Amino acid sequence: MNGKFLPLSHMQDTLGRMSCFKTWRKEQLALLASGARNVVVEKNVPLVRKGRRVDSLYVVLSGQMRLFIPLPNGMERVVALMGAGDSFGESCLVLEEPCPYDIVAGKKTHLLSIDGLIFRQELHTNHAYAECILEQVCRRLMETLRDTEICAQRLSIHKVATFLLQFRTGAGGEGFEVRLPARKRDIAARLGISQETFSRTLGFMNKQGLIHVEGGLIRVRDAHTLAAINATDCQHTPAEHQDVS
Amino acid sequence: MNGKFLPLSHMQDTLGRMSCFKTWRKEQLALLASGARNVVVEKNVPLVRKGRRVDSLYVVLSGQMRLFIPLPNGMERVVALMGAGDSFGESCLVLEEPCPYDIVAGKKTHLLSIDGLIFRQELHTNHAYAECILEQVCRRLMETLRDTEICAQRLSIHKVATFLLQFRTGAGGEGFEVRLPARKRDIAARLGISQETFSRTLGFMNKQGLIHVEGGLIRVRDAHTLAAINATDCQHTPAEHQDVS
DNA sequence: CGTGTCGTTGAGCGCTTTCAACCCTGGTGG
DNA sequence: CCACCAGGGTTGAAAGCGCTCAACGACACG
Repeated sequence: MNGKFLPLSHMQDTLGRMSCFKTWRKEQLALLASGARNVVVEKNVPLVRKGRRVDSLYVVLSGQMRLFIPLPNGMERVVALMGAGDSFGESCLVLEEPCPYDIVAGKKTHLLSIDGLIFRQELHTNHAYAECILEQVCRRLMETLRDTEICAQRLSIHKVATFLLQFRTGAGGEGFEVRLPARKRDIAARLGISQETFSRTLGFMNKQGLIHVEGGLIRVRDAHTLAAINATDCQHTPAEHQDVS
Repeated sequence: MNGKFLPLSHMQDTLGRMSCFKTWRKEQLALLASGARNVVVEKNVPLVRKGRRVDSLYVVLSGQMRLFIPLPNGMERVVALMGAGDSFGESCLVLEEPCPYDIVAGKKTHLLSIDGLIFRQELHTNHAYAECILEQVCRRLMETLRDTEICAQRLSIHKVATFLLQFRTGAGGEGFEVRLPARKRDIAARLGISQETFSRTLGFMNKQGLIHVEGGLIRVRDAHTLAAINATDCQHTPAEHQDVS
């Protein structure tokens, strides 16, 4: 976790491009940037551990951070994957509560670290900023609830189907493409299944003609057919997951 | 869902007692109350269905509302249980997104329904209110993440242990009491297990001397022993759940 | 005393996990 | 140029935990 100071102008540029800071005046950005540090986290290095205090707001410049809950058996339950432009730490700072998950770099990642005191002060002063953060936290809540819905499914097919349907473009039954936003093992951990089961389920759906798997790119043939899977009470022979015809 | 108009003064009193409205001036409360309706929902009657628009903010006066995600097999994944003084609908109104869960009355429930437009307007005008709602949404997010942690556990005994430890008073290893906030089947649905498994797991922990079950009242003997359960890699014989010595 | 709700207990099945080996790709250095 | 290695992903076989369905018991209520 190397702290390095970069030119303020560059930071202001970076921040100015983010939705939450679009409406900010120049002097506000300067104030914010004055409390910001540039942080580099190497792959698999933890930034914050579960239960520890969070002292600042983080913005991802490049790379990917993995937010996950560590499980007793050494596995992880991935809560979120943060890419360039995403920020995290807001809710912990607002409530002054310890971090409910581990935060580790999935690969070498550049972050902007904004001092928590300045964040809270700005929240209290700048109404537009508060509204923006409120929206952001609401979005995080909705995402978490979508994950909850996925993980609540009991069959892995239902989980994967629900997961894929999140990327559906139109409301119709057309096909669409999904590029997995992370390693398959991390996606599996987000769905609450093992990577083996994820691989098997994808293979099964592929064999059934529901989807076409090509590495990290998945083409869904028909959205309706996929949606019908978790609506109906599972007509397919369950054992087919492992059996090879 | 009967709409009935009550005296404004009574509503103002009710609202004034809630934390979010403590700082409000009288005329603000009057404005809010003018857009509020008193709603009664009978037991097992749905208020909002998953995917439908939410048009107002709801405050529970008495009774209990159950927020849950319906599952393919007819089961429910309980997301939250709202009692007197709780409010819900904020995040949907802020984002203008459809409701991500079903909302049904667990028993006959009295609600205050505050018009969504007035809510949003007040949010945009009243900075203190926006801050308060932000805190509330952050708390909801944290609660949801705690539920995520529980449901991520693989073994039911880990789920129940983690659930019970949420009610721990001190950080030490003393015992403490837990009064279940709802029917056992709803608690089970919140933990992501069937009511049968919940019953069996409680019975198992009872027999082991870890806890003492007395209807909806659970006495935890020692917090440390309970915490040690999901830390260690499950030394107890798994079959003991069902076997009776 | 019948009825409905809630909770408990029992037996069997099945999906997922676990552990294992194997394949594939990309990077590296001799 | 090729052998070697590491990381990620796939496939196989066995075992376990929770679900399902069913019956029973406790309790409140009319």
